[in-house]
Amino acid sequence: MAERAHMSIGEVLSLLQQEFPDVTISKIRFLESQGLLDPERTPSGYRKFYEPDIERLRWILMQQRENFLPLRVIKDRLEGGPDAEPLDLEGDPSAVASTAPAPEPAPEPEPKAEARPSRADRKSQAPSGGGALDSGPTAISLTRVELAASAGLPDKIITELERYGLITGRPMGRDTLYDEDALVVARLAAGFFRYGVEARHLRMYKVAAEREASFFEQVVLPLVKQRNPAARRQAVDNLAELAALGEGLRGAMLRNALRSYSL
Amino acid sequence: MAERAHMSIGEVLSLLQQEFPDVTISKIRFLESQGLLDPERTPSGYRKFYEPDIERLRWILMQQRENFLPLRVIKDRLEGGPDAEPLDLEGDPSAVASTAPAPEPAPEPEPKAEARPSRADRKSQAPSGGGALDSGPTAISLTRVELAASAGLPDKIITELERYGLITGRPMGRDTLYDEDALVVARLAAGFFRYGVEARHLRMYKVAAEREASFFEQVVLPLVKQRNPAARRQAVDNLAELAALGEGLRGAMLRNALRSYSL
DNA sequence: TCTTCCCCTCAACATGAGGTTGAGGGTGGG
DNA sequence: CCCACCCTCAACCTCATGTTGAGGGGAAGA
Repeated sequence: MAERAHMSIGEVLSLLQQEFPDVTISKIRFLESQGLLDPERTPSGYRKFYEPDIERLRWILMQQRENFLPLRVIKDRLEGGPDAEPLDLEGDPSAVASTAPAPEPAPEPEPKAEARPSRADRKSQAPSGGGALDSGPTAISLTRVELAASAGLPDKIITELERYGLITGRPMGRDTLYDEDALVVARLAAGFFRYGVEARHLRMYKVAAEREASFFEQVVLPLVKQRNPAARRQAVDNLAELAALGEGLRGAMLRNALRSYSL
Repeated sequence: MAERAHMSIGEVLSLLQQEFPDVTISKIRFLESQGLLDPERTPSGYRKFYEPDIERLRWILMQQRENFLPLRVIKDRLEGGPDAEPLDLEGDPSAVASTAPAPEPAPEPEPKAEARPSRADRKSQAPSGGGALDSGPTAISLTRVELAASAGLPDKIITELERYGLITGRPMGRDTLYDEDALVVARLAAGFFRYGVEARHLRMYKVAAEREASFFEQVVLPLVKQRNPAARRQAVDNLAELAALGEGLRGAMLRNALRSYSL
């Protein structure tokens, strides 16, 4: 008895239904009618799906779900391989003045304010180690004015950043002190500002980080629950690794997403 | 008459019509009705479009034309949408990921004001897949089985990852081929799995990256608009820098968020 | 002012993508 | 030979994405 290597449409359905809950028989047939599939047939007309057909179907469903591609486009991509860029012949006669700054490799913002406590020599560049999680929170502390100066940003902007919760100072005595991370954030923000980005746009990073952090926390929760110090150290280590993994994943996903924007 | 900085809907129309021949007044109004735009109004109710509104509109039209995104999705990406996905015990997905080497963090104690490094030259070394946005069409391609083997994961898991859109292959001939990023992602995912994380939990990275990418794309849009190659290269460079800044910011925010979990 | 565009809203209509449903009828294995 | 499964085909449905038109107000030059 020859291993029947193909499946009926109903079998395909139940195979894929977990992965794609909204697939139906009629949808599969519809996809064929649109030329996206072309399964063999038995003499009596039943569709025979082999592995490649199933892969193809899976891919189609995925493009629909993940990339929202219209069937027409999916079909083109299945046939014509990589995109055949449709050329557009258009002039661009009007050089529109854009507000966006088109930043050059801008010169580093000059560090005004010499009067800065340059204590705290640092090193913290654990490459993809994900930034020392365990380093004391306050290797350095700066007043608001010092922070502004070190970041090369006007005081007002610092206030903005604080308003959106991107940096947080601790009130100490009569002024507020900021730690190293605040400085890091301020400088990074300065980088963004050169592109015309505003503080409020950066809030997404905070929200995202909070979610990511609480996700990580769930993961290491079992360790944290044991109160013993070894487990605790282990938890910190794990968090560092998770952070690094997350960094890598974010990078890969970001590259992928940017690539699809036809650059 | 004080330099009117805004345009009427009709002026916007004629501005964009070359670039997007099928834009119409009613379409613009429709986009507003769907919440994708929200121009100011004059006291008498006329819409006032400023430069950012126009950029936003342009971006929307581009996403429609180039990436076929539904308006709902465009809207979500513009504003950090509700990417639902009920969680069972994990934090709700949607985080931007990346712990960063914090580019240039140090409060440099010296006077050497030099141009900043602009972009790290990391090659993809470990699973921590670093940067190259402009690296050509992926140098490697693996079959599904090879991918599984290289990542040290069962084939089934690859399917899972694919199911959540974390990796994507292209069907070629009888099997599907995967690029280098797929391998990177698979390895990183393997790292997560060791902590008991499941594929579906990683979806948040994808969603977040898409949002971040579309944010970056808007920032760089003025450059992309000019069709000339120098501007294009500049755009790619800028994207790389933005990605690096984002990485740093994600790292800083993540550290901060984790610290608050009293570790 | 008057005239002529341009703009506003709101509701009804249009169109196409992406399927679904049902009638009517074969297929096949227990 | 029965019942679950499969087939086709046409009609129908829903949703996204706009379009059109009626009815009416604002802006600006002659």
